[in-house]
Amino acid sequence: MSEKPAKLPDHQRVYRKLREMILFGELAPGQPVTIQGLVGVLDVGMTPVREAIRRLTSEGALIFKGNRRVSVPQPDLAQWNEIAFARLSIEPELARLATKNIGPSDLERLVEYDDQLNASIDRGDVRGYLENNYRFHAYLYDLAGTEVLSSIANMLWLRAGPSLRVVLGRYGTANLPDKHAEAMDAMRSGDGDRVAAAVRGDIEQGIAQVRETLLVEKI
Amino acid sequence: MSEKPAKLPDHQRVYRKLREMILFGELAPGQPVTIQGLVGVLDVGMTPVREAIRRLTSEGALIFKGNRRVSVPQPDLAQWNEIAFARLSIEPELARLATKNIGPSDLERLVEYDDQLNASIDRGDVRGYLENNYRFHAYLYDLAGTEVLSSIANMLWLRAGPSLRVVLGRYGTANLPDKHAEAMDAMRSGDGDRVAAAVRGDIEQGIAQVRETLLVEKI
DNA sequence: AAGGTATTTTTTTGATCAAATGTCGCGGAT
DNA sequence: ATCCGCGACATTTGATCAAAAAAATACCTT
Repeated sequence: MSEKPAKLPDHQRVYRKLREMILFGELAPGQPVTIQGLVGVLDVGMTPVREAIRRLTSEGALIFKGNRRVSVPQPDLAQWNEIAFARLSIEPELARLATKNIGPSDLERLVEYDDQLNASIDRGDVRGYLENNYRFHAYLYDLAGTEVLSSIANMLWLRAGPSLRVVLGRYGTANLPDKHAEAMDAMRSGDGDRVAAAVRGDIEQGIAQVRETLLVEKI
Repeated sequence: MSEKPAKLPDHQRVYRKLREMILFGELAPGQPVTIQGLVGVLDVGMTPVREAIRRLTSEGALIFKGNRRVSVPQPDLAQWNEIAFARLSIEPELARLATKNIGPSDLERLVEYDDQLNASIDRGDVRGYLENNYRFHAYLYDLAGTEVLSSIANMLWLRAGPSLRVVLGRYGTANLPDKHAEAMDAMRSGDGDRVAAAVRGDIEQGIAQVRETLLVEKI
């Protein structure tokens, strides 16, 4: 009880932990999630676990499977298109709004995330790629200072994460044209529209990759 | 214990109950919500109440106030504009998608809701207006068969509900041009674009009403 | 007699509660 | 105005009960 200066309620810790597990593919689509299983793994009572699961469920990161079981959802093509539509409606706008709030230190931070992202790609490290890609976008959207839109975007990332993980894990992180560089270039000139466009391109790229896979098989 | 054929877990019952209370203005913006208070009112243990509150919180229908207290949020103008942007991005599209799935019995149902809505207006019954307006939209969006987009729309309604309630409660339900009639007319001819446009107009109307109030004062 | 199906038993998991614990805020005393 | 203690409330746990899945057993059909 000495290495944790931050005192956070258990249910929040569990929520964040689970959230990351989903976001970065530690839980595969279709995989069942049980309360008592997590109680064993995370070493907390069941109430905090219950709450975390409930919360994730209401965010669409988990779904009720049949009669009281929850699992990581497995979007089909139609659902993936919904996610795509929503993301493309919200995220470029977030990027545009964020642009005017980007300070030098923020840009530095974004560059750092992007560097780590590229390092992950070179290493073929899918988890690292997903993590840094998420950080990049999350940090940017956060700068928009828009609570409502950001929470929607976060929800959508939770839904998109597992599928992305599967596809990238299979086909590797290579051949991903780097739209982040373009976005950051536009940030430097404060051109919100261009930032939005770059982000849109970035998103479309990931979406297309999953979509092509879904056209052929269930993942 | 015989008049309840449906056996629903407590936490879901509580969730729905609370949800309705927020959606239809039984809880005013800014009003604090305590676990133990609800335990007394709803006659259940605190675990189900906790979960319901947690769920609503993650949907933005409630917010953490200060240090561990939750209350009904009170959007300022900036947040209201976010809600507006998101709703206008999502809901017309939902309406468009729904159009091709509307059968005769569905249309009948929508007409019924709209009739009750108009009756509520004539009666000056704000709660009834909100309830039937919600039913109308929810039923329509449900026909789109799009789980992801519908859940976002629901989230947004939860955020918009309390503010709408305040404004309508103050200025009455009069002078609301009926965009529903136009929407239903378009449905009959199967014109998705026109349905979408009508719904957009309907939403814009409600949004504007709140926005004008927020320009002047905090509600 | 073998295979598969129905039935029961066992085990796993979820739902709820009541009590123990800790924390924060408020109000009175200095 | 500041400090301290009281009370209200949130948080967490562990126990208990209920429900469902999984496993084991028995039964029937061919």
